[in-house]
Amino acid sequence: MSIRVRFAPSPTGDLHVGGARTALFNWLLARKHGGTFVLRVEDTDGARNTAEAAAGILKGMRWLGLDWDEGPDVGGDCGPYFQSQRKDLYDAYFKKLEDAGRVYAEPDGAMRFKFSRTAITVHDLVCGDVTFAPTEEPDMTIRRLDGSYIFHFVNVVDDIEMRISHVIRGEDHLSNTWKHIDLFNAFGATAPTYAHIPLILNPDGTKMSKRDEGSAIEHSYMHAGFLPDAVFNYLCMLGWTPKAESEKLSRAELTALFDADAIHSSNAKFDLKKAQWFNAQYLRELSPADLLQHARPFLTASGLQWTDDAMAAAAVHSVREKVSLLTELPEWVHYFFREDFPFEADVVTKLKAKPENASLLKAASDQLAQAAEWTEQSVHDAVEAAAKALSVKPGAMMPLLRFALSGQSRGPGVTTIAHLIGKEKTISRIQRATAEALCA
RNA sequence: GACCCCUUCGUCUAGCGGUUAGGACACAUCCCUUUCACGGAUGCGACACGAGUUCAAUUCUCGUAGGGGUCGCCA
Repeated sequence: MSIRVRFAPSPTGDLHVGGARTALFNWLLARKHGGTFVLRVEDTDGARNTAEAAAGILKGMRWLGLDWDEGPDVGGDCGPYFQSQRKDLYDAYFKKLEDAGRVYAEPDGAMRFKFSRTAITVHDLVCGDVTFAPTEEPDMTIRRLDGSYIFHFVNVVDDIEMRISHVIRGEDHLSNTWKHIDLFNAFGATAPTYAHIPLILNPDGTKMSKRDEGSAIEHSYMHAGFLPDAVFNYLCMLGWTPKAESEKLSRAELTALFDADAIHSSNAKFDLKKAQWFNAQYLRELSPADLLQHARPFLTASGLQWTDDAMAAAAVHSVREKVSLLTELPEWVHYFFREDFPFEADVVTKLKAKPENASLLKAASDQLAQAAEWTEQSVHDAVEAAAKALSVKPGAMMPLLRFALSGQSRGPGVTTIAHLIGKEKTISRIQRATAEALCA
């Protein structure tokens, strides 16, 4: 039997980390076994669903690289993939229940499913066998008076129709799974294999909701400067530990290692710091061109412009080990792109305290101006020569040059900055710094 | 209230009867270093509690406490 899994979000809001990880695990199971990953939009609640939310969820899925084999935009043999377009099918299944005498009407017309009221055991890959005693709950409503159907009903019908073999979903569904099995039984269908995964909690242990930090994929990750691979990797580590030496694993490795049986059964708290650590790891491995590609929207958003991509790529690449999020990049590289960068006040104060700094800078500038070629090595040699002539260490000159060239007291190597901006700008920036910041 | 799931360093976790209880993130210190980082080293730091089973429990069983979830004409 081929493996067919599905991710079935309800478009009531943005893609949430919990949902993203659910989708992720389903995707991993499908990819590992060469199965099919279905995306089904559960939009039966017209009052709460919006087209924007549906589009947002698809966008988030694509960003994370969770491609689906059947679903919106790609189609498939079991469509349509929006529940709002499957009413005829639901009516037909409802008729089956009606013929079997398993439904009855409420006074107002809503329809209820008559529970079997027998003990029902859920065979769960994560939680083991969980048996629910014959229920004393009221029979559940499956069709509203307006004729639309309720989640439990459509969810089961679609899982049957779409031949879903495994259902990996949040543990919040475990308590209702017996109702689904009761429905599968009523239809004479075999229930899929279940795997209820633990929930992702806030750092304080409370349930993570849409408003919480780190909850929305688009807002907290896409726009916050995360790389899809890093988020993908981090989310996997929440509730599952691959049998591997490192926690940093590629999609291919994660796919090969995936084992639904090994998913934990206890909830996990979200840790933004660790997510950022993963991001920093992935950021550093990017080639200059790839890094620039990811950084571009963040750079332009902060007003930086350039015409030379190679130079821009080299600039961001030079600070790749200093940031953990793409959003931090602009403040680290802005001076590569403009001549009117600000001089940080506290650095100015510090450097002004020593009057001799101005002459030191002048000496360095004169020496650099004489450089025949312009490489990191030649810049280094020029600074060293200037320092030697004045009997000071090169280390005394570097902070001054860094300040003159960037307005800051931290950043990539001074020689790297000088080399990248070129000789002309190096000299003019030193003049500007001397005139605007270091003059008495 | 009823039912269900869960419980190892601050966090994510390894462990599947006998371990100096291991790793990662975070934090601290040191080293490296023209800055900031990176990297390296070291340190800090946990088996919720109580019974039982056993020669031996973090590991098995039960109970207690705590956390989470479900009980909708939401999904």
